[in-house]
Amino acid sequence: MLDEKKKDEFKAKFGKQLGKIKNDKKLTFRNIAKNCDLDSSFISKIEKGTENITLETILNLLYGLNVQPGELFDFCIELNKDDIRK
Amino acid sequence: MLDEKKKDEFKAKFGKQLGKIKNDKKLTFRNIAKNCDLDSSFISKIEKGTENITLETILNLLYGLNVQPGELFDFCIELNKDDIRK
DNA sequence: ATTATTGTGGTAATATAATACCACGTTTTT
DNA sequence: AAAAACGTGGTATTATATTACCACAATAAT
Repeated sequence: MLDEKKKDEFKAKFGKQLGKIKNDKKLTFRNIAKNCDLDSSFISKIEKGTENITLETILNLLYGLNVQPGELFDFCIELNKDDIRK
Repeated sequence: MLDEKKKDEFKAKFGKQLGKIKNDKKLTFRNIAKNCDLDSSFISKIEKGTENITLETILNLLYGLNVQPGELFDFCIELNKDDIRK
């Protein structure tokens, strides 16, 4: 149901959104890192879309970026059109 | 900077949001599970807030719930008021 | 022209997430 | 009243996320 491609796409979109916020706020990786106890190179990899991070790390990012969850996840994915649900 | 309490709160809020969507759509755990290749007991634990899930599992949930990322993360956290940033 | 900062890839060790079960008491349906 | 479906806690194994580094080329600031 969920192939590697879709997973990779999701991580890539998440990373892209992270990068967008980072650039909008004129932050650097080391800058964010200082505010959320994460290694800057790790954040760089997240932005690249190569990491499958957890909720706790997401929370760290929210603090580092100073944004709400909805802001970091403000992007769309493809959902099954044939999947009927209310 | 991020203590266990804040992490637990975040997971709890996420679980609550999952539960809200599940109830709104009148879905069951086994129901969601069938649509996203996850074990129903695992989803139950996520709703309880005891699991630190990854982006890939989040994607599974999005498919299982048939919602967009922003919908699942439509809740607020406390951010540092003294943390000045643009 | 020098210095400082930035993004980035690599890595080894440790911690922990994911998976796939079972079992059971409690509703809900039939 | 019987059967089916539900939420839920437990668990052992396997896979992988996290952490904390280093190093370096490219860019920006002094």
